[in-house]
Amino acid sequence: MNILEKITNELDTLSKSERKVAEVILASPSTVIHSSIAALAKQANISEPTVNRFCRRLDTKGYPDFKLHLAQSLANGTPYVNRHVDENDSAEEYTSKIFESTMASLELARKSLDPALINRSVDVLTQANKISFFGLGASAIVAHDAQNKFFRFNVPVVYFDDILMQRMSAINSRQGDVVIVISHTGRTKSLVEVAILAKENDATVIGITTNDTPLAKECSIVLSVDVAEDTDLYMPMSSRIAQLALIDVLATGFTLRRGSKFRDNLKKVKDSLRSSRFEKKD
Amino acid sequence: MNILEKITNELDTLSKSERKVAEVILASPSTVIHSSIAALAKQANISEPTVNRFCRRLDTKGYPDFKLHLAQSLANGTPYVNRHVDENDSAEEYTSKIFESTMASLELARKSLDPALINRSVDVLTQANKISFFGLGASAIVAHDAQNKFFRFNVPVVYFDDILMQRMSAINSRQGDVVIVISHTGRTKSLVEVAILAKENDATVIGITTNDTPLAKECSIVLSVDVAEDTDLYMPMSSRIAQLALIDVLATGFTLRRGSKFRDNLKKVKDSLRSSRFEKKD
DNA sequence: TCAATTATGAAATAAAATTTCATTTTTTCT
DNA sequence: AGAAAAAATGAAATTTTATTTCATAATTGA
Repeated sequence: MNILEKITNELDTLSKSERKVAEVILASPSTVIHSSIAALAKQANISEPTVNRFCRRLDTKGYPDFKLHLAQSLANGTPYVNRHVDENDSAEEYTSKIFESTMASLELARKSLDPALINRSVDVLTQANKISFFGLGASAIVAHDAQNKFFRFNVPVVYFDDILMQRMSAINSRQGDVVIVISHTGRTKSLVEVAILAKENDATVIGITTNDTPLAKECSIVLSVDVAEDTDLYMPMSSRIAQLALIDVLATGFTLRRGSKFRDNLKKVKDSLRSSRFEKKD
Repeated sequence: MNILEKITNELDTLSKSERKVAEVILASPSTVIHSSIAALAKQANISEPTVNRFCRRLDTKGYPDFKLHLAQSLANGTPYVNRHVDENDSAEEYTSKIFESTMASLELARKSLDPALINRSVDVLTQANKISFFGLGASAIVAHDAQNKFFRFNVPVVYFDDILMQRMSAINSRQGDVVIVISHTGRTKSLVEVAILAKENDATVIGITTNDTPLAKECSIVLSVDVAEDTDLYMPMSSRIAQLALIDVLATGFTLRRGSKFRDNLKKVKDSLRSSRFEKKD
């Protein structure tokens, strides 16, 4: 817990002298982390042992330990908490808020992912005869990106952001094919139907979606990507970024599974782009 | 700056004994913040003054001050250091590494963005007659996503990931049009040409790219998105995510500039999707 | 009011960090 | 290669900082 909050909370359980210490600290915590116990005592007009007792009352081992806690509380100056953009925010403010929210979502997403399921997904993908990525709206972009990545691996991979094409493709799928269905809400009817069709045709269906949704129920493997509640207000924002990070994870898992020779091949794909670029002069 | 990164960076400027200290710290930073200088010296099999010199070389005032810095670096839960994925990483390990790298890149990108330029870009966008987003490869996805967002604002917006379409569109642009060109490297020849064409036809060209690149030189406004060097190894990863976050920022700036009535309209767009979804039973 | 409890600080002690300086190791130059 | 110079290192001394002890003062409750 943040020690500054703790000080505030326990303010009334403290003795008179200890409270003086607390006040000095709260007034300027950043000064305190660079002060010795003697300096702080003098500042608060009390003795050094009192400072020490104050520290122990806050469940720290002593003054140096207290300073450590204090330093940590201050480090979280910008905690990656979801902060709402406000009507009157400056460019700097809303920029910071959006980046921080995005980072917070990534943190959350990472925690919600089950490595065992990622492992199984990578298994399935490396053995696939054909890989299809389906998404609509913002998730279409994720599917598109996934195709862009997996295409480099020299495996048959398609992506569709069109309902009819998705349906046709799903109907034509067979054992050994992997269909990855992407939807944050997991409630888009036509995508759920596509998942069902693919499953009926013996494809392995991996869902990049939220747990316990209609879509999740139809998938062989569900890679659940939780993101903070309040970010995607009018437009999908954090969710698609977390999904993209997951695509990176799957692609990385894929290359690792395929071994080092395979990675040489990737380098070739990358090098093949060189002539289309202006040289970098270092 | 994160002191753990700093240690990693300066590892080769350190002496042999100092490096031993560094290794012990990097191996278990959370242990170190509770160790005395004597304990750490013993752990690293070197003398106390060496630890002290190590601390000073990292521009801290001494060991206690160093510990303070270390504590702050650790405060953010996970040190957002760029960690390379390793051949033998488990699914859990590479997942963590990728998410952390992505977060680190977002942090970096945020710092590299100039709010004044964002503000100007939003200005220009809100007054645009037509907005075009151009990108190729991984940046095409970003352009696609941008279209998906700006389309909701009921402004004429197009996106092209095809060189010829981009050229034709650029040639047809005129005063009052805004062309957003997206390229991480800023060295893709055909995109640079498109930027030149658009500029010659009096469009305002906003570049989402790296500073001091051929593309950047041709843009009216450069939104420079720095990301960590070593993440995008064989495929674009962090760069495109940072770009997407920037698109979110621009879109948010746009809606804020347009006022609250405008945001009601966004809600309508969102609500219009409802019938295509399965109901959420709360 | 006065014993009991609690709070406080002076001084002593202990712990930790830093400095000094002699020794060792490494580098540079001939 | 070998000597001189420079840099690195650690033992010991010193200084700084934190903690404990204990006597005194303030506060509380009957």
